[in-house]
Amino acid sequence: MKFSVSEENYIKGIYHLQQQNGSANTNALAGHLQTKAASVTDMLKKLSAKKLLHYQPYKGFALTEKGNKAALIIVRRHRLWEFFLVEKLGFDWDKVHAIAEELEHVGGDELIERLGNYLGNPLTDPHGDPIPDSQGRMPVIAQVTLCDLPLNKLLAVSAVTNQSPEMLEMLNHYGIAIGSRIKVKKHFAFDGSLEIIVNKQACVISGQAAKNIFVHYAE
Amino acid sequence: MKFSVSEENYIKGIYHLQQQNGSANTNALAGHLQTKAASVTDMLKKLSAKKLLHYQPYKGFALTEKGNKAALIIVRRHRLWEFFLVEKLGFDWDKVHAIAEELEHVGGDELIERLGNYLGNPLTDPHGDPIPDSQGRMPVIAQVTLCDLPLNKLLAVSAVTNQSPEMLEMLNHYGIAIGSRIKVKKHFAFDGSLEIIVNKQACVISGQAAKNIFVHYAE
DNA sequence: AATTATTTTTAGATTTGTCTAAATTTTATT
DNA sequence: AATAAAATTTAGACAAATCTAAAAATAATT
Repeated sequence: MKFSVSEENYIKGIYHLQQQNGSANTNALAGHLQTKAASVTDMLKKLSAKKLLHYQPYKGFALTEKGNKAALIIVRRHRLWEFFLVEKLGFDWDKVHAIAEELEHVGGDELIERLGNYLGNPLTDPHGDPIPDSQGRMPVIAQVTLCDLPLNKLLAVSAVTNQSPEMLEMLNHYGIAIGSRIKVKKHFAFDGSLEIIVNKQACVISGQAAKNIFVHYAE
Repeated sequence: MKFSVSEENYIKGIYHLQQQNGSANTNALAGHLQTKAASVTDMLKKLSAKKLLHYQPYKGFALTEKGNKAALIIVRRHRLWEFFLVEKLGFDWDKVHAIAEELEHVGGDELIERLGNYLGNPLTDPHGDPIPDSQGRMPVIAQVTLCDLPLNKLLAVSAVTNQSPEMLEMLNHYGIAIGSRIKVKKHFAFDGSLEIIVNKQACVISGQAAKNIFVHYAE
């Protein structure tokens, strides 16, 4: 089934809110999509009529099986294009979101299948987020945060969940990106902050920041 | 200046009609864009207000300098994406038009500059059509048709101007594509038809078809 | 439990791009 | 030159997606 650009944006927005908070609501979705609550309600009715949403006025809504599948396909398109923009065109990984947001609505299945093959069907995008396969299945990737791991082992950053401008600015300042090599030198039990080594430089990051930095063993 | 998808399609449509026939008119443009004459008139007013068109009601219209520049930038985006789809994703050259039609409206200048560099800033697209540079300048490519060249020289197809489904079907049947090697064996003065060798097979094509097949010396 | 505050939905207007049908202008033909 | 034909434009309607302002339902507070 083929959806409008607007419908796809709502489907994806609902999906992300459900992932983040367990559920979505009208106001949060309006905030996420930079639109107004009334517009959201209109679209909820449309998506509900297309069986993409379970929706009961005033009570709430959630993606149906069909809606979830549709969302995963859109997420796949978005992340493959992000991969392309970074790996092939050389964009910085923190500047590709807006462009991928447009590219994700273009063309049909054949384009995305060919793009996936061309890129080697990567499992994660440049932010470290997993890329669903053509059936909408998410690859299972062990996600462990910096906090959870033993000291002095060589780790590589695989994902950053909080992608607020503030967070990205901080990461940029310390030179932390996907693939960066990190060693945890010390763990302060008092506030959860960590002393780490990145790019051969020692620095301290808060427990709050560390919770959003996912890593895997490197080398 | 940033234009809507619809505006860009009209600008490009006018450009192509002007190239093909020397000028464009309301009905022809409606046909070209698969829309109605009334819709065309509406858009002409909008483009005229944006100084992209010289437009006098009932008398006619033509792109301004500014409109022409805008058209060439859109043509550049279209043809670079076509090149990408064929060279990198392995699409057949006669199947990429519709997808490029969507991709050409995505993103801003940086995306296209990076795409161009990534592709090696090619001078022609997979149909052999020239690709304007980032300033909208068309590369000058010697365009000679099959009819104009001496017998028994090895030629390579560089472009096909008539891209109707019928023409493409015929080319496909004979196995003629951009880059195909051709030798002209005989030129019948009576009706302009040509006996040629393609893919080691002799065949005869009409003078009408030959006029739309551009070639350059090969090897 | 009653009242206030928040969230969500409805009703009606707006914008962009499109359409049909009728009116107007230009072009062609007798 | 008058009339018919073709091309173009206007007027008004429509669909998708949005908005504001007001109404309705739910949740929170006293």
